[in-house]
Amino acid sequence: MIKKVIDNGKKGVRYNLVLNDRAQLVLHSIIENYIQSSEPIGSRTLSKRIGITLSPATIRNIMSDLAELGYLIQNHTSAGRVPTDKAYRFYVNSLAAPMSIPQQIKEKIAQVSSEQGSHVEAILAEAVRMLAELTKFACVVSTPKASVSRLQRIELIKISEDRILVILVTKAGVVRDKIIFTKESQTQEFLNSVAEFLNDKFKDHSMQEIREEIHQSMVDDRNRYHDLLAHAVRLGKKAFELNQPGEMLIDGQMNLLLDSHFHEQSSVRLLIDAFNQKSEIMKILDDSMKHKGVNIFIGIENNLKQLQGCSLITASYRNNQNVLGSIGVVGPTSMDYKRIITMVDYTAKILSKTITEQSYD
Amino acid sequence: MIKKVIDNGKKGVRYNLVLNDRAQLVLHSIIENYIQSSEPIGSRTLSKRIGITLSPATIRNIMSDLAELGYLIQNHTSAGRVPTDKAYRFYVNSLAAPMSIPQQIKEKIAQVSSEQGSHVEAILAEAVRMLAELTKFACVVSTPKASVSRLQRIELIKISEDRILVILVTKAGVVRDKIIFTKESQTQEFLNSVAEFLNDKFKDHSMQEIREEIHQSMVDDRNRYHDLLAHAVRLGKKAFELNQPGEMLIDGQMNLLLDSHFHEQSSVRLLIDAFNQKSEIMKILDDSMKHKGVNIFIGIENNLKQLQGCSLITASYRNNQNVLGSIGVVGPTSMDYKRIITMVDYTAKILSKTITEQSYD
DNA sequence: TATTAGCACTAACCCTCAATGAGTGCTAAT
DNA sequence: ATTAGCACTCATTGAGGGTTAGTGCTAATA
Repeated sequence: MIKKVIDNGKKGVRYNLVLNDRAQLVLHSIIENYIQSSEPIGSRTLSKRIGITLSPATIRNIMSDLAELGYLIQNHTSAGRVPTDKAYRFYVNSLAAPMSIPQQIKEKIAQVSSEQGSHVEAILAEAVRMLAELTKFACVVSTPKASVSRLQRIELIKISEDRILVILVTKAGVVRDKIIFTKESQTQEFLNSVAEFLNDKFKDHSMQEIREEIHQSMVDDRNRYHDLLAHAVRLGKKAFELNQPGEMLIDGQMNLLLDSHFHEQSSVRLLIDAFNQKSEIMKILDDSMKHKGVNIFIGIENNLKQLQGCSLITASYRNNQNVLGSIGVVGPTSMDYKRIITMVDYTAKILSKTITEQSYD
Repeated sequence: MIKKVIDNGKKGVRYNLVLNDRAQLVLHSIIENYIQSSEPIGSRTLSKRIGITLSPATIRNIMSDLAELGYLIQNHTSAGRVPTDKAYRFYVNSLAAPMSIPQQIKEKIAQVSSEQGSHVEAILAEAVRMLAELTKFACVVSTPKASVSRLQRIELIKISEDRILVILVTKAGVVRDKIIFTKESQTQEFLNSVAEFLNDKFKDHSMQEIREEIHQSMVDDRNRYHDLLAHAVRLGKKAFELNQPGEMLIDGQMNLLLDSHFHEQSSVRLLIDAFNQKSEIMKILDDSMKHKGVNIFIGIENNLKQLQGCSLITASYRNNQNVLGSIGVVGPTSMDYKRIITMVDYTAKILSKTITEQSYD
């Protein structure tokens, strides 16, 4: 019995003690049942379903203890007990090996890499879409940030007297374009020379480096008197200036609205708003890029308020060189963690593989 | 009374006769009330609310006739009558002048064009997002098809021994990129010459024309012996080959799910699926590009089954040269047509203006 | 002849009430 | 330490009844 264990300690620390095996088993069963059915299980049913023989009354005692320890919560006196975020955390921590993936799912995920000659964003869009379809939850993926990536090539295209279209291709396979304005009109030929110059000088440098080098050149007075150089530096500054914020792709928001867990609550609106704002969720994805493997945020563990009713599972993807971004699933805290974790993990791996193959290195 | 009118005709044609003024007024009132409140109106209430003095009994008679003519339908014996698609069609047709737009809304829509140096897809994304926010329904917009647009510039970028990144910039301001494969490896310098050649030859030609000219060149034997030319033609063929299908941007699908009209019905899922498939809705948008002004599809008038519970309002946008695409709103058949039509119309106009200004001509 | 008043009828809606059932908590027996 | 037994709680369900907004029909009326 847990009580025994608890009562051994001093009052101040009693709640930190570890659950004994039997209590763990009961908690485990309760959680798995709830994940499956979304309905609280009663002591009687559980007593029948659980492996070892335990009378309902005993189970009630254990459940009562678990509730006291913060693993279960009761909405109404006469209602069954439901796992708390703490319980899910316990559950997730106790999951040792990731579940093996059904061949069928493997094949489906493998489709992401099937289409030849797609560029990164297309691959990501495919991946996030597929993950949403498989999990039936909302999925997000952050696209590679330009700044960490290295330059493959820059092109300058004159589109009117005062506008130039800049196209940046990074080694990671991301194509970004934007328009910059100039005071003086330049010929396309001249722009070609400038682009050639920038390509020679900066190919394989990271965007961050390039910005610094350009900044250096600008302070350097000598360049002023060299026409091409001066222009190149000036245009280059503008071209590389905007730290393109990195995008985020979302799919399957609908799934949340159709999900019974969210259907009734008004919190979905907030959640949707959070998705639409993007920036906050981007931050979380960025953060989770720093950690290896799968990240799991359960309920209140999420720093973002709107996400505190959900769980978020993320994993980062990479090419040979860098960690590029991360992909994640947002679902109810009562999601099937085993399944979702496995899927996110596997998808991220396939994504890394595909993108590495398609990288321009 | 309608009956009078009806009874004048032969049995076979009686239902085609026009409603008299009073019946039209009643129908109009019923529809406007229903659009506002989403609740059927009773004869008593209507009698009080309607301009002219008519007793509830008279109104009941008229309503009964309108029901017989297919303008109203009764779900239950004791329930009020609800307008049919036919009624909305009548209503929309009777709307003469578009409603004037509140200054506030005008300003909001004008924001679409505010950001300098965005390219077309960004502008469209902005527009569809804003329209969804204003209407609180789902909005779609089709991006310009590359094929009708004329070439501004093509770039070829070597990204590995056997892959070339093709970037096409059209006069309409659309940037498209794709990867093509080659058997023989080429230097970037050579690709530059090829690109320059293609730019010289094809700038300002439409994609359609270019494809035809390339096809012509390939049949023409002479080119075989000219190395650059031969390569240019071969690469050009691949580069211009894929008729990039034109994308569709969607926003505000959520609004439909949150809308009370759809909330209960399972038909939303089908609708969402239709949005996800895109292709069918693209067809409709493409079709509606052919017609000038605002297109209105009410309920069963939609060819697409999944849309038959909704109404679709579209309008095309263009630059100086061509009609480029169309933007639309999907909402319940009981939407506020006056408002939505005006907004779609106005947004399309602003879109045309903005895109024309930003075109590269 | 067109309109209206009056009345019967319907069905949704809302409220209450009682029965049911799944669940807990507690205490005493094993 | 475990279990059996019992009292208690509360959500859910379904039946009954009153209320209300609506229709349809018929006869009176202008």
